[in-house]
Amino acid sequence: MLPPAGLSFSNCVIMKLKGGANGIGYNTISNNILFKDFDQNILSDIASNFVEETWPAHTCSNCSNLKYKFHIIISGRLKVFQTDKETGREFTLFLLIQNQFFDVISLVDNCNHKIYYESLEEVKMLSTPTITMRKWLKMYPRLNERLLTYISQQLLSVEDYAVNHTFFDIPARLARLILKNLNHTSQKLEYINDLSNEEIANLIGSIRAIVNRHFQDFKKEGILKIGRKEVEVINLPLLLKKATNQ
Amino acid sequence: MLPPAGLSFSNCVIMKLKGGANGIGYNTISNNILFKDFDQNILSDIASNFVEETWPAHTCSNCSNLKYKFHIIISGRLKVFQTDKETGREFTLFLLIQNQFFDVISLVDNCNHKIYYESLEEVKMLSTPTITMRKWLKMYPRLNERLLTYISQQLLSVEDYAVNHTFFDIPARLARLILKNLNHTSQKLEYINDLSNEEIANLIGSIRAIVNRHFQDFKKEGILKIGRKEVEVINLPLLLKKATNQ
DNA sequence: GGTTTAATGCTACTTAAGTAGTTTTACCTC
DNA sequence: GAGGTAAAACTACTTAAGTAGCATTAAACC
Repeated sequence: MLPPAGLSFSNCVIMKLKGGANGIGYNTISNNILFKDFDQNILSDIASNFVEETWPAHTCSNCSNLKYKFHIIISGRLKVFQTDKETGREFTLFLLIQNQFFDVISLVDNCNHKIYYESLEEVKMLSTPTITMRKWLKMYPRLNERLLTYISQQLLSVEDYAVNHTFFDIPARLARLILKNLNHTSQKLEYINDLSNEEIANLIGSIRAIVNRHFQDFKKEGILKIGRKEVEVINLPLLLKKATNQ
Repeated sequence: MLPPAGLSFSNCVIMKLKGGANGIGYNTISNNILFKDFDQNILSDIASNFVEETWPAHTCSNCSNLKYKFHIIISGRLKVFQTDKETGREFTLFLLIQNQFFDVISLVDNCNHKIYYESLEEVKMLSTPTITMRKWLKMYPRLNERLLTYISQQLLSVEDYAVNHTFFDIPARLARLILKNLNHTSQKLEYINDLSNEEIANLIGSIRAIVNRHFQDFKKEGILKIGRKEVEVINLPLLLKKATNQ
């Protein structure tokens, strides 16, 4: 949801980090895939250049507010999405969670990434200026290597979106989304279990009404048990069949 | 087109490069964005580790044949695509040309990229083992930086596909493809001007019959002049309007 | 120049996504 | 427990993508 419907970016709280090797900043940095196994004093220096930000639930922002900063998520889910101004439809590209970061593209010179952000609940994150991050990329070359790994996974993920939207109908895309987020022990969804039909639709590039229609079909066919904001898989083989257009 | 329809990979010719600072290998390497401004003796050493490959027109291959090699295109167009086994439909992700390279993803550890390749005409390229390329990435850290730039552009391009396929109908996607490849001086298409309706369809995630239907519409509306494997824009403002679903 | 092949053009039909609404249900708050 | 709200469920309708098949045209090749 874009402003004015959502809360505006100005509601965010930005705080200086407390120093020392046990603060939340140092812990987040030292556990992050980017900075893992850096020397302790380098980590302290890096951590001291980050500040902590808190976005209340449903805070919206976009690239023009954020392109001069680099962020690492501490907690909460951040929706990264595109919108179609004509129809107001949204398409969710990523749901970022703990230890993930954004925006990698804007770290790269001459790459302009037009994109929107919304916190699904309260989101805490660390941020540092893009120029600082770029300086570190020069100082510590292995950072490039790790960014490369991260961005490669993003590329594969987006490629998967493009392919799914080209080859598969909505029931198949819905089935694939469920399978991708299924905890095979509990038979329930992870990360996306509490999302509304609307947000599910955004994840597969459709709309609420259509997602609901197919949820009802899946229910009638005995594939899913559906509660309010809760999905459970009853018949996995049938769901797998749906995932490939029968 | 996948084998057996196309020619198989085994028809390719692989040749050792002639040494010296003026061979096609050295020239290609030294002009490539990856190795630009490397020392001349390093460039010679790097070039000596590449071999030249020639793929006849319509040679097909896939990731399992190629994942242990890294390639740089010298000439010709290489289609990079996904297929749906059920329907036989194709979706073209990239048309690689001179100085572009593949596959960046498979350079990254633990990333498996399932993808197909087909040469649209005779394609000449340089290739070197993936492990050699990985060794250079360790030796020359700036290579990571340049790969990061390249892969970021690929990410933006694929993101654009996903968004287009979600928000826009076929006429709009067709219009956007034309606009993206339009030479504004000649009013004609570049790179894709000689493609069949079938290949155009693969580029926008549709099928031949539908592309042709909308080409006919565009013709009737005075937007395009269409010859056999040739497209010319007559009414640019109307085409721009089409590109956003009117 | 005649034959083969591939690309394009066209028609009728089917199917599913999307649109626009209303109704029902569950949840939250007072 | 009543009232308000937001999500989910349902219905009828419209539109466009895709399917299937055939006709026509242009290019390629003996």
